[in-house]
Amino acid sequence: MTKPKEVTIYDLARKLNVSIATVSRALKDDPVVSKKTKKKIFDLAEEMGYRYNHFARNLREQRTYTIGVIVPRLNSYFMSTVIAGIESVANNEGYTLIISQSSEKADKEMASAKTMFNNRVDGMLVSLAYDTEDIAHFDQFIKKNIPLIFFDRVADHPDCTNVLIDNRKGAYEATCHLIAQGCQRIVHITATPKRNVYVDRLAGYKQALADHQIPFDDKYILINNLSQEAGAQAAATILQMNPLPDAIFAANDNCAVGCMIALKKAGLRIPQDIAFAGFNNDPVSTVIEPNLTTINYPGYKMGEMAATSLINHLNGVNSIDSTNTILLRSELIIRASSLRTKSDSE
Amino acid sequence: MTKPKEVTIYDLARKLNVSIATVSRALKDDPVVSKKTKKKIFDLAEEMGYRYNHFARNLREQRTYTIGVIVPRLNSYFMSTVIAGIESVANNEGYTLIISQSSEKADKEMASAKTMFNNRVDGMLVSLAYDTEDIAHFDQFIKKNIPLIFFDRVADHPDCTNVLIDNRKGAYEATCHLIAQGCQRIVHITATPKRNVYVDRLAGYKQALADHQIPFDDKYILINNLSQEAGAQAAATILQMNPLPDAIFAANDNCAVGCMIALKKAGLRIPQDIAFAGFNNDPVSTVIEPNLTTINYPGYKMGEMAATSLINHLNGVNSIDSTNTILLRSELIIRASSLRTKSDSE
DNA sequence: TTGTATGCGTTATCAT
DNA sequence: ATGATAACGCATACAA
Repeated sequence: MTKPKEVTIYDLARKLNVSIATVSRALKDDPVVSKKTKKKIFDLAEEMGYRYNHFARNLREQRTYTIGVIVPRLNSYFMSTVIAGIESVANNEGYTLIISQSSEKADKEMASAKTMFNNRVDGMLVSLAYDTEDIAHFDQFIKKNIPLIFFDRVADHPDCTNVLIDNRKGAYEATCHLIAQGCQRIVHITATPKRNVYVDRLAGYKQALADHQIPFDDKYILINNLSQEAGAQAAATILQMNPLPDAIFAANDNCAVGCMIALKKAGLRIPQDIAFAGFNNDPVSTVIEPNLTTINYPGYKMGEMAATSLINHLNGVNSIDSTNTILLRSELIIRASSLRTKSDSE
Repeated sequence: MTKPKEVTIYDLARKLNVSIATVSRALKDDPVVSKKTKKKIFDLAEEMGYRYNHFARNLREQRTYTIGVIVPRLNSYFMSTVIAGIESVANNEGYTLIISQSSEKADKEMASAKTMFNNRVDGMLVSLAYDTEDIAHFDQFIKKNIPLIFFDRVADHPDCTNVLIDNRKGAYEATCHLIAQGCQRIVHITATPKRNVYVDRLAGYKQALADHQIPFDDKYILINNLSQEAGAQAAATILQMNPLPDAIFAANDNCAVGCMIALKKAGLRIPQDIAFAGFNNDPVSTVIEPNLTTINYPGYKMGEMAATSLINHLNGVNSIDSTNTILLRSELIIRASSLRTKSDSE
C-alpha cells in the first residue's frame, strides 16, 4: 500500500555531485551539456528508475500536452475509426488523449466540457451531440484561447476550424443515383435539424429532386434518431403511405438496415419494390441483404486531419484563421440495394 | 495567442484579505471555515473565473485522479460498450480516463503502457491485445503499487484482479445447443491460444463434445483473427471438408457472419445444411440472415465492475487480495441460425 | 476560525 | 559547461 518514493532530478544530482539544472538540461538533451556528464546522467536515471514528472512540467510550463475529445458515442464504427486516426497523430506528437462520450445528450456534453476545461487540456476536438442546441459551454475554451476544432457534427463558430465532408454533395449523389434508377417517390429518413450533417444531407436530397423536376413533398421526410429501431418504426410509417414510395434514402446505414429488415419482413422486395441508400459505409452495409448502397466516409482520415490541424495550431504552425473549414472527399458506393436496372446480377 | 493569466488562490486571498490557506480550505468545503468567509470566497471565485489547478494538486498529492485504459480496439460494439460502463463510474467518482487502443499489437500495447506510466495514472484497466505474449510491460505498475485490473482478455497475475465471463461455460452451452439440434461435425473457429477467452471457449467446446460422446477432431479447429474477412476465408476451408461439417461455432459474431455470407454464396442453406452459433451478441447478429445464435455478454456491466473495483481499491475500500476474479453472467441466445428442429418458423 | 511557512519536481534566468 | 535560485499553484503541519 505504501507508495515507493519517486526518483527526482534532485536524487540524480546529489548522487553525481552536479546541480539539478545540469540534470534537467541533460535529460532533455540540451547540447550545452557535455557528452560525458550527459551519459553519466542518462545511465543513472535508467538505473534508478527515474521517471519524468509531467505535473511539475505542466505546472511550470502552463500546458498539459493533453487533448480533450468529445464524441456523441464511441460504439459506432465511424466514430471509433475517427478516434483511431486522432490517436495515431496525437501519440506521434507526444500528446495524450482524454476521451469522453456525450451519449448524444447535451447535458453530458456540457459536463464533459467542464471536466476537460478543468483538466486544462491544451486543445479540444469535438463532434456534437444529437440534441445540443447551444454551444455556449465551449465559450470557456475560446475565451482562454484554447483551440477547438469540430469534426463531422460541427458548429458554425468564427473561432473554430471544422473538419467534415461535403454532406450536401454526398446526399445529392445518392439521391441522383436513386432517381437514375427510376425512383420518383423517395423517402428521406434523417435526424434533428440541429446538426449540420442532417441539414446538409436534406439540402442535397432536395436539390437532387429539384434538378430532376421532382416536386418536394414534406410527407416524405421522416425524422428520428437514426437508430436501427427507429428504422424499423419508420418502416411502419412508410407502409401506411399510398402510393408506397419507391426508394428510401436514410441518413445513416444503421437506420437504413433497421428499415430494410422491417420492410422485407412485410413482404416488400428490395430493390424491385423499394430501393435503398444509406450513409457512412458501416460494415453492416455489406451484411444486410441485399447489400446497401451508401456513401463512404473517410473516418480515419478525418481523425488525422482534425488532430494534425489542432496540433499544428498548438505549435503555432498555422494560424487558426487561415483554415476555417477542411472538407474531405466522400464517394458513393453502389450496391445491390439500389440497383434496379440489372438488379439480380450476382 | 497570448494565454490569459490564470486566477489562483493567491488572487482570491489578496482581494479578500484572507490567507491562501483559508481560500484553499474554503474551496474544498472544509467545515472548519466559517460559512460567511466560505460564501465570500465561492462568490469571488465564480466572479473571477477561478479554476482549480489539477497539476498543482497532483504535484502536491502525488496522485492524478486519472485511470489508464488499454483495449485491443475501440471499434467493436462490445468494447465501446465496456468503455461506456467504465466512463460512467469513473466520471461519477471524479476520475478522468486516458484511453488507448493497442490495435491488437503487443508493441503498441507496450508503448501505451509506458505513456500511461509516465502520465502517472492512479490505476490501470486493461484488455490484452491479440498477440501479447509477455505481460512484463505491466510489471512497472505492480512494482509501484499501481493497481491493475484486467477485463475480458485477462492474464493470470497474482497481483491483479480479473473481470470476465465464464467463457468456458458459454462455449459449452452453445456447443451443447448445436449438438441438441442434431449436429455432430461441429467446426470451431477461434483465435490465438495466447488469450484466455479463446482457450476457455475451446475448452468448453471440447467438454461439450466429450459429454456427448463425440470424438474431438483437430481438423475441426480453425484458428484465425476472427475478422469478418477471416470468416470468409474459413468458409473456403470448410467447403473443402468431406464430409461437410453440419455446424460452425465461431468465437465471435463478426467472424461467424463473414463465414455465413460466404457459405450462403456457395449455396449452402443455414441452418439446414449447416447450423451456426457465434459469441458476443453483436448487433450484426440480428442483421444477418438467418439471425445468429450467440452468447450475450454484459459489456456495460463489465466496464462498471472493473472501474468500481479499481476505484474501490484506490480508495482503500477493498483489498486487492480479497477478490481476484469477478465473474459475470452470460447467456445463450437462440436464433434461427441454429434452429434445425423447427427451422422455418417465422 | 484563520494564518505562516514549506514542499511537491520541474524549467528558466542569471551568474559563474 | 555548470550552478544557484526563483517561480508554477496548491495542501497541510503547525502556530496563533
